[in-house]
Amino acid sequence: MKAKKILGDFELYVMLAVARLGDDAYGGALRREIESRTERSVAIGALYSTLDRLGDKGYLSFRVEGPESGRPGRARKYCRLTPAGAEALRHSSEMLRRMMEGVQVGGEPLLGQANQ
Amino acid sequence: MKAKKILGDFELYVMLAVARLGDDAYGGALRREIESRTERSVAIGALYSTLDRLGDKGYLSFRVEGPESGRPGRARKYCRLTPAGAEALRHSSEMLRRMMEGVQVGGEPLLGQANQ
DNA sequence: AGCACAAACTCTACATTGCAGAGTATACGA
DNA sequence: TCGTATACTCTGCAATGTAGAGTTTGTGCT
Repeated sequence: MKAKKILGDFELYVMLAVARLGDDAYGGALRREIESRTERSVAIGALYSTLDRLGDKGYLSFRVEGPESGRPGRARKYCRLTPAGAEALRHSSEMLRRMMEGVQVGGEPLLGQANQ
Repeated sequence: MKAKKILGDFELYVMLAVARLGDDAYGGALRREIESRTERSVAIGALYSTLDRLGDKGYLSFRVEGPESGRPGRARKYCRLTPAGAEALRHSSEMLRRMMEGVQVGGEPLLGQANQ
């Protein structure tokens, strides 16, 4: 069994948020994105240490950009998916889709009828 | 932010496999199910310690059933979702669906066109 | 009965990932 | 220059995931 590494649950959330936000993906925005879409609270430390780890794995790259407009505060560290990151994200999502596909819980399909 | 706890990645895989296998969900079958659907190898210890932890959280219940047919070996420990487990599974899946919905990676939608 | 074999679970140790919050840096505006 | 807002860093610890050797228990053969 070959066993490509699979993203942890929070790592996956972060990668998805980065993919969705595109050029606006930096700490605070990622946090708000995850908190608003899910009912999950995002600890500040969890977020940044996960970003670092994803960077170490080569899944994310960063560019630091000083306060552009009249915004207060220090520079933002924007991030984006690397090709390896995009691949890892696709792979994790696909494995998950395969596992969820057709599963029923208490007679109800787990995913909406549109999904498989 | 309320923050219901979310299942870890491997926990989610196990719960999904239990839901799918229904009355045939025991260690070996779960392992084969996960390994065959994904390309992820499942360590024996990972599986059983995860099952235990899910039991501790009240998400799974167990029944031990001695070798029924002419099968060799010791008794199997079958497991099934409790109501709390079913709820946790639905919740984790739904949060994931919300995060994945509409996300594009490299111009391609992450999920097939049928999905959202 | 005694033994090899197979299936299945248990146990222990450790690695990775996630959580929490205090701390530091930097910029704006009064 | 001081208070406030934004944003990232750091450190310690908790939870989850990995790995594989070990034990239990039944079958079937001799």
